[in-house]
Amino acid sequence: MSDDARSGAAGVDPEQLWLRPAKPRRGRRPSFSREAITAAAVALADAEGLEAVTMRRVAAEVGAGVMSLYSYTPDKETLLELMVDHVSAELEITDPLSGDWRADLKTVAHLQRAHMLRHPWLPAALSTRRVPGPRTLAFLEHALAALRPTGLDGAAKLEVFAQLTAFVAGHVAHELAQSAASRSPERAAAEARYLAAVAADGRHPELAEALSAPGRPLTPDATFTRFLNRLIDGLDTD
Amino acid sequence: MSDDARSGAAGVDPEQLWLRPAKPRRGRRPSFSREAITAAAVALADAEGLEAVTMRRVAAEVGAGVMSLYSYTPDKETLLELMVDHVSAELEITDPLSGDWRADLKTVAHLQRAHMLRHPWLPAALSTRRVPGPRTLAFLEHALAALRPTGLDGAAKLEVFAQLTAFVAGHVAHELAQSAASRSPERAAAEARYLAAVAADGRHPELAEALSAPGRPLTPDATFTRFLNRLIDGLDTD
DNA sequence: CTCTATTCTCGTACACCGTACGGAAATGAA
DNA sequence: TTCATTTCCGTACGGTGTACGAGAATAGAG
Repeated sequence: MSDDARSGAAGVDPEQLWLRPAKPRRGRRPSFSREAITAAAVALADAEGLEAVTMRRVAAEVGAGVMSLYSYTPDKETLLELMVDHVSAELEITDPLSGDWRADLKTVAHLQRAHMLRHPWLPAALSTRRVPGPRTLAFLEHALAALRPTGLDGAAKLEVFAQLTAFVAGHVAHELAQSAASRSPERAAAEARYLAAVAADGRHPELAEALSAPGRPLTPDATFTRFLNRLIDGLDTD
Repeated sequence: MSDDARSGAAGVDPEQLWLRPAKPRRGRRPSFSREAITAAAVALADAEGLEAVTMRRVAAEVGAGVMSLYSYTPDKETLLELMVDHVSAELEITDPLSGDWRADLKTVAHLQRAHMLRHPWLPAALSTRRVPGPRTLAFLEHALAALRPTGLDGAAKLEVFAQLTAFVAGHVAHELAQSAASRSPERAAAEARYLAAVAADGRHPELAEALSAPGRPLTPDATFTRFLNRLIDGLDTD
C-alpha cells in the first residue's frame, strides 16, 4: 500500500480477482459464498450508506465470523470492487441498438444515471479507479457497440465511455447531495440565510443578483437531460 | 448525524462556521490558529493524500495536542470544509473577462482543472456537498460574472457552474486514477493481460476490436480540452 | 481405516481512528 | 483578588481494518 494509496490506485490484481481458476477439491467446504457476502454488503450500502458497510456488519448479516470474510476477499477495498460489479448486473440491456449512436449513447447515460440513483453509494465507490469486472465489461461491450457507427478508434471509444461515466457520476453525486441537503429544511434555511448575508455585503453583486432573480426552479431530470444532450450532440467523429 | 450521513449531507452550519462574530476578549489567548491548522492539513493532504489527514497527524504537524484542534474546528468534517476553502484562494483571477462568455467559461474550467491537479484530493473532497466559504464564493462570483452575457436566470447560472465543477472534478478524478495506475508498470501490465484475456474469450468482440485497434494514445490535456469545448460550445441561452 | 495435506472458520489482539470528558492553565473584567 | 471564560490537552472509549494462529472439516494417499 506504500505509495499507491496517495492517488487512489487500485490495489487489486484483476487476474487474481476475476479469473480465479475454480477452487481445488481439497479442504473444508466453504460455508458462505462471495456472491452472498457481496449481496449482503450491497444491501447494507443501499439501506444505510457506504459507511455502514463494515466488515463486522457484513459478517453479522451473513452469519459469519468477521475473519471468515477474508477467505472470500483479500481486503475491504476488494469487497467494494465486488459490490460495484455485482450491481452492474442490473445494467443489462434489453433494447437493441437503434443505429443512431447519439441516441444510443444517451440511452446508455440514462441507464447509468438511474442505476446510480438506485445505488446512491455508486458515485463515491466509482471515484477511485476500478478494474472492470465481468458485468461491468458486459455493459462496456454494449457501449462500445453503440459507438461503432462513429468510426472512432479503440482508445477514443474507451475514452468517450470513461468520460461519459465520469460525467454521469459527477452529476448524480451533485444531484444526491442537493436533494439530501434540501431534505433537511433547517439546514437548507441556514444555508439560504448564510448566502443572503454574503450577498448583502456588497462585494458579491453577481451572487446577489443570481439569488434575487432565481428564475423557475430546475428539475434534476431536465437538467441532466439538457447537459447530456449538449455533451453528446457536441461530440463528433473527427 | 443520525440520518444525514446516508447521503453525505453537510453537517456543518455555515453561519456558525463562516460568519463568526469575532472572538470575545476574555479567556486564555489561542496558541494556534484555524489558518495554521488548515494549512498543515492541506500540506499533509498534498504530500500524502487525504487519508493521511488524521487529527493526530495534523496536531503533531502544528505542535498541538490532538484535542486542542477541537477549539478551532468542531469536527474533522468541518476541517475538510476549511481545507477546500483554504486552497480556493489559489483560484484568484488575474485576467479580466473577455466578454466572450464561452471563452471565459473555458478559462474557468481550465483554472479548476489545474487547481485540482495541484491538490489531487480535491475531487474526492468535493464529492460530498459543501457550503461555499468566502474564497470559494469569490471564485463563484467570477464565474457568475463570466455568465452574465448569457442572460440566463440566477438558478440556471448557478446550475451551469455546479455542473461544470462536477464535470471537471469527474474528469480529473479519472485522469488521476489513470495516471496513478500507469505509474505502477506491474499493475498496468496485469490489467492489460486481464483485459486481453477477456477480449480473447470471444464474448466481447467490441472490446477485442477496441484493444486491437487502439489508435494513437490520447494526452489528458487534449482529451479534457476536447470534451470541455464540446460541452461549452453546446451550451446555449434558450 | 489411518494419515496427511489442504482449506475454511473465527476468537483474540493490535494499531489506529474520531472525539467525549474534565481538570489544569491562562487571561480579562469586576 | 476573585471569578468567568477560554484554550490546552492527557486519558479513555467505542469504533475500524486486519494479522495471527489454533481448531475443524474435508479429500486423497497409503
